This record gives sequence, structure tokens and C-alpha cells, in this order.
Amino acid sequence: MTAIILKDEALVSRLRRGLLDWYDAHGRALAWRQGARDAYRVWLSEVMLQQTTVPHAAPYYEKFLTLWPTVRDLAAAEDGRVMAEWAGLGYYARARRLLECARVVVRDYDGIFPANEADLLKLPGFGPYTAAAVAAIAFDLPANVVDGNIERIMTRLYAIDTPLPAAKSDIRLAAAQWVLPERAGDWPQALMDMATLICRPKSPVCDQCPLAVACLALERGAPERFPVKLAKLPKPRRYGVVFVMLTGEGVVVERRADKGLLGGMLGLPHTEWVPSSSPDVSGEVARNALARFRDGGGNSITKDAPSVGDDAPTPPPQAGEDQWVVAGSYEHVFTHFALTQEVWVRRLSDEETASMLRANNAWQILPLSEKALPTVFAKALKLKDQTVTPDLFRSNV
DNA sequence: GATACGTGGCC
DNA sequence: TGGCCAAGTAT
Repeated sequence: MTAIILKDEALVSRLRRGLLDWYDAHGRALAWRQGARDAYRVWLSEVMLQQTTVPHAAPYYEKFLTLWPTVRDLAAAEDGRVMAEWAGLGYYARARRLLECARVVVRDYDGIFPANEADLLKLPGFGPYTAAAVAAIAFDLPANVVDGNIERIMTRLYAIDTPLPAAKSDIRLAAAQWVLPERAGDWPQALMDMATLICRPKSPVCDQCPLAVACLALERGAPERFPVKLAKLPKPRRYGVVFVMLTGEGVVVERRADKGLLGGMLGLPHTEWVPSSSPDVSGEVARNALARFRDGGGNSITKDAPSVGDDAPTPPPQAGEDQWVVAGSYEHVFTHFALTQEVWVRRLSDEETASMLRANNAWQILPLSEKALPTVFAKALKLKDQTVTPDLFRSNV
């Protein structure tokens, strides 16, 4: 428990004004800051920006606003369309909760976001940060907005050396000292811009910082040491095979279960992602997966797949198995594990396609021109494009 | 409190 | 090149 040293109010007041002056002169002209403040736009941008960089989120924000200009438009959208538009942005639970929240706002609030932090906090996908940010930025309420940027500023300002996340309560207390009703919406944005442009994680530019005279970390000589974080556990590696089944109309994809990794997204059928490549993922594991696809169960492949090393009976080779082309393999790093995946490609006849779709009701055909897949699967199609011979695309094989 | 949950850029 | 980092939330 770090004791927060209360700064004298006159100093806080002066520094606060200095940071707002800096923001007026140097704040970023981001798309969601243009025009009148609109709770829907503020909320949309905040959700997209969770754990996501501004350059990555910006084009998605523009596209969503074009497709669904109001919360009512979004609430009326098809689930699959929203998920497809989110593809590539990551943390897909955000998209499911975004849609759920839009529908709650329309149903319970007549399409108008509640203008108080407590009610915002109850909405799907709203946590302490987003509720405070929307309250402040959309409704100009003096909420205590604390995100990773503001955590960095506060741990440096007060030299809080308790490792995160244990330091969060102290950080909140520190940040709360700076909140005032005057320019309540600009304040957190000024802090976040300053944290991004000046109080950066690495090589902070302290000689440009409006708060430098009060910064204990700077005074002690190592501001980049803050915030202190607990060491991360090593990231395990897993292995799998992904199947690119080409048809006359596109590629076979499955709608994934709503919960868990890539929940609610379209994906390519794939084997279980096993912790070891031994004895042979691209042999027995792949063969078992293909057998399940033939018999149905393509949407539960991770649930009842035998793990590598089990002496589950190897099914007889399928007819046409030799038509698979191994396009290569690639790596994809998720939050909590790294995946090495081999890409198997083959052309399905119309009969096989019909049979596969009958057996696996979560499967459908996605035109190759559509960009609806999470990056982990988009990479497989890209690898296919780079390596597979054109004759696989012919309509009759 | 610990863990699950994506992706891309940077050094 | 592998680890770190980015406007967190849900369980």
C-alpha cells in the first residue's frame, strides 16, 4: 500500500490548467473528436480503442459509422454482419457486447444512452473505464477516467512502485485528485494525449511535459521505470492444421460458438490446437478432424477431439485424401499462446460440398472476396494464394 | 486476484 | 526476433 502524497491544491490547479493549455495547442484531431459530442460515437470509439491502437481502430470506426450512423441502426444490424466488420480488430467479445449493448439502449433507453456513470456501468461491455470515459467525454461529467495511459502518468507522477494490478486502487486515488467539473470531458483526453505523445512508455519526453515539475519519477531519475508490472508467464506454443476447402462459390467456413476464442466469428475448419507437434499433428490429428467433418461435428472439434498421444483409433483414409495440398505453415500469436499452423488445401466437388454442409450445420460457403475472417484464418488464405496452383480453382476437379 | 481474450507495430 | 506495448471487460 503506497501512501499517496496529497499535492497542494494551488499546484494541482496550476498544473491542471497547464495540461489543458497544452491539449488545446497539441491535442490530436481524432475522428471521434470531430463535430458535436455524441454518446454513440464516443462509446463506439471507446470500445474499439480498448487494448487497441488508434491507427488500428480508426478505419473500423469510420466504417462502422458509415454502415450504422446511429445506435438504432447498429441495434437493427444482423449479428453476422457486425462480426464480419469487426474481423481483424481482435477481442471479438467486444463486437458481441457492442451489438448487445446497442439493443439494450434501444429497448430500455429509447435509443438514448443514460447520462450517468452508474447506469452506463450496467450496460454490456461497459467496465469502469468505458463508463467513466463516456460519462466524461459524451456528457461532460467529472468522472474519474483511468486507463493504461493515465495509470502510467499517475504512477510516474507519484512514483508508485507497487506492481500492477495491485497498484490500481492507489492510482485511482491519485487520478481522482485531478478531476474537476470544469472541462470534465477534455481532461481525460488531455491526459491520454499527453501520455501518448510525451509521457510515453519508453523514452518519455519529459522536457515537454506540463506536469514535469511535480513528477516524482522524473525527480528520482528513471520515469520509464514506471509503471512497475509483474513478470509475465512464458507463452505456450500449440500446433494445428487448418483446412482450406475450396468450392465453386468460395471457401468452407464455420460459424464458431459464441463463447471462447474468436467467439461468434466465422473461421476455417481446423484441428484441435494441441500443445505438442509430436507425434504428428499433420497425421493422426488431422485425419481424425477430417473424419469428424465427414460425419458431422465440425463445430465441436475442440470439445471431443482426442489429444495427441491418445491411442484413439485412426480412421480409414478418406477417399480423395491424397488430393490435399500442403500449402505451408505459418505462425500466429494470440494473447495467451502462440500457434503454428499447417495449411491443407483441396478442391471439393459439388457432391462433397453438399455432403459436408449437410453433415456440419454450422458450416457455410464464404466468397473469397469477402474479408470476414479473423486474422489467424486470413493468414491461411493468404498462404494458399501464395503457394497453391491455379488448377485447384477450376470448377471441375 | 488470476486468467481468458487478438492484433500489429516497434526495437 | 521475441517480448513488450496499446483508450479493458468478463468470469
